[in-house]
Amino acid sequence: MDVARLAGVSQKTVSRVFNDEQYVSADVRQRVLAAAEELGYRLNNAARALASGRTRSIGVVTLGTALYGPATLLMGVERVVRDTGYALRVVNTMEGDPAGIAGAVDSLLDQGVDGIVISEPIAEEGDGGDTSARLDVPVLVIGAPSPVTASTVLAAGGGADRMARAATEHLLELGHLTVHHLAGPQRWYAARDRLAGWRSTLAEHGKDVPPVVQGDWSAASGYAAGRELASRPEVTAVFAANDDMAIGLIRALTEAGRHVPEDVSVVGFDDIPVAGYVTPPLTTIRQPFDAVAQEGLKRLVHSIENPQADPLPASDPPVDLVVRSSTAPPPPRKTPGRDRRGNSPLPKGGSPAGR
Amino acid sequence: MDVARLAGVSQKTVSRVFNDEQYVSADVRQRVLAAAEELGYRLNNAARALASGRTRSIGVVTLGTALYGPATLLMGVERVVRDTGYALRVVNTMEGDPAGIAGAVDSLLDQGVDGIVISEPIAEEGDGGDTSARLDVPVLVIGAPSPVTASTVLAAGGGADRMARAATEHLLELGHLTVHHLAGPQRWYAARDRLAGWRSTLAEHGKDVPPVVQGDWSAASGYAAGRELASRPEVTAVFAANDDMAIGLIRALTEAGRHVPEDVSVVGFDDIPVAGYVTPPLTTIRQPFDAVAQEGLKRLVHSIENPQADPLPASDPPVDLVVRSSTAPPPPRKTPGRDRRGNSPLPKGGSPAGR
DNA sequence: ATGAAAGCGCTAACAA
DNA sequence: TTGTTAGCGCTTTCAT
Repeated sequence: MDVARLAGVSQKTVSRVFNDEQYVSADVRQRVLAAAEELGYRLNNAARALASGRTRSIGVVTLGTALYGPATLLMGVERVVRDTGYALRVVNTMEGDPAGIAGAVDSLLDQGVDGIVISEPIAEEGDGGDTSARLDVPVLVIGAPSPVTASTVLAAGGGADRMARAATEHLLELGHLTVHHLAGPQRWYAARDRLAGWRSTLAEHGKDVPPVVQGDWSAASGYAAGRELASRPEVTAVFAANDDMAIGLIRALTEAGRHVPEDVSVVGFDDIPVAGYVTPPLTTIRQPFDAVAQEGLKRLVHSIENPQADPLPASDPPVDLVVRSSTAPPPPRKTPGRDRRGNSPLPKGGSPAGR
Repeated sequence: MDVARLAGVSQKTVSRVFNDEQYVSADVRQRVLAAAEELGYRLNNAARALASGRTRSIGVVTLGTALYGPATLLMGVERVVRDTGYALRVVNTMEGDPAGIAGAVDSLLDQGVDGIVISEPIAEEGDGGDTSARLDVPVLVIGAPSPVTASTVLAAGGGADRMARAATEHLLELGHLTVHHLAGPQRWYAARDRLAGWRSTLAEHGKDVPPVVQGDWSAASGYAAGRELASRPEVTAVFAANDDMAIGLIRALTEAGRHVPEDVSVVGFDDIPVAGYVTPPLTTIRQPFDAVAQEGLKRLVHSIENPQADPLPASDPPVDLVVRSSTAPPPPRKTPGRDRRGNSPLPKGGSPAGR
């Protein structure tokens, strides 16, 4: 090593300096640093990984979409990863990807990572569960049961059912007889959890559980669902599994002459950045993506660095219902001789509570 | 190497098989593959990188935000990177990050990458230009002039000015006397380009160039700008630098009693997924993120693998104006004795042209 | 078409 | 506090 020669020390000492190990005199450290600076030296990561058996990087498997949830989660993960001193490798799974999550995990393993984050996985075709052979790196699964078998599997980002419950109860408390649900694609565990939370809440309150309408997360699918729901006069409250669908839904309802929230209340999910500014401003459930990413990664890194120790426990994320103007009490029942519109106490869409 | 022993060949032959080199008999290849399978062998990437000097990975520097543009671009990049056989390393720069882009690039270099993509950089504090010492890996800069000095610098995703021109001209053709601009933060080159395109278009058409209103990409900032613009009766057309701001803007105008598009026309930028479903459906410029990512990466990979050859040329992305219902001719000038509302040929907000 | 030897740049395990 | 010796698992170069 040139740096060692220039500084007049051994190679190992250079290594010590760059790894912030103890037992290096300030004097030597100075000389090494100076020599390195002069030579424009930087640690070779490949050699380091080869010799140490650790890559100091974490791999993330995401869906290859720019959906708000997964994208936000990814950013959150990156932010934390860097703070922990790890590097980030990213691989997408696209829906319909033949190799699927297993392939993505495999490619990460090929690249060499010390831990893996699987963000919002979806159930796969040959849904055997055991995706990859038992992994020997810890895995953090965000928002779903584990699709892999690994020595250490951590879960994070649960609580979708509780959030769905909050949305449903909000609508019920407003006086709606029941709540319809515009669900996300059921291959997504996130969609299943929201559906389950909605269904059980309705059941517990002794309400009808109306048939579920399916969307694919897109505003277009919400619009399609809205055209259908608009034709059913008994629909007065809908809980959509994400904000995009909620917006499409509202559009369709509005075009069909059913006003939101006067005739139909709508609750979304996610609190996308524009949720507070669409017309009407959307009541929705805010997801704590950053907190989830942060806590999950803290736990993952702990498991990487303390393979023997028990994994850190997960905590339940808070439920955050953001009430805006897309929800209101149901319209007065149509009874003969009473005007159906214009006399219900509507929240006036004031200044939106955006953030 | 165990695999070599099991297959009864040399280590080098195993290497040949796994690198798809020629001069390996089918027979030997079979045996090696079988042995590898049996042992659950996988190429060690660190060793490979160390020996070959190439990491087969590409680093991406993104802004640490979940903004639609950067997020979509990142997804597009990942998609292409995998196809090209490279792995992806990701680093964020957050606004206000002291190390900034230079720090991010540096960390990527530490990790070892064969090429770097800088996505939508912003101008930095000590804006000297030369961020990092001259890089010896090729760099692809998306959506801005190069903030680095490298042996090979590629640019992609230009044309924002032409897109801004299309937006502005659309409004002018509708009959508006001039067009206001709700700009993005000027540290972003993307925001500067849109502003420049708008300004030059107005100038060329001999129109007034009204004062620019600044936002920060968020719907909240669009809302704030909208409250201000709503009070100025001469404002009949606004070109917003992104869709989120456009939505916030429309919200504010609507609350102030200025109807969109009857009183004020608004054009956005990006075509976010919900753009076709908000009220009114947003006229906007669709950005070809996927195409930009794909072409840019193809060129970057070419430069990585053919260091001597000339870089591949860039092509201009198409301009894609999506006309929906947030734009219309200006309201009739207020002349005495003529009703100001209700007789202009408004496009009825029909089925939104979403996608 | 296959193999042998050397070495990429670092860290591990020990010595001194 | 510092140095020595191996060796991580691959590719390279040169033979065969």
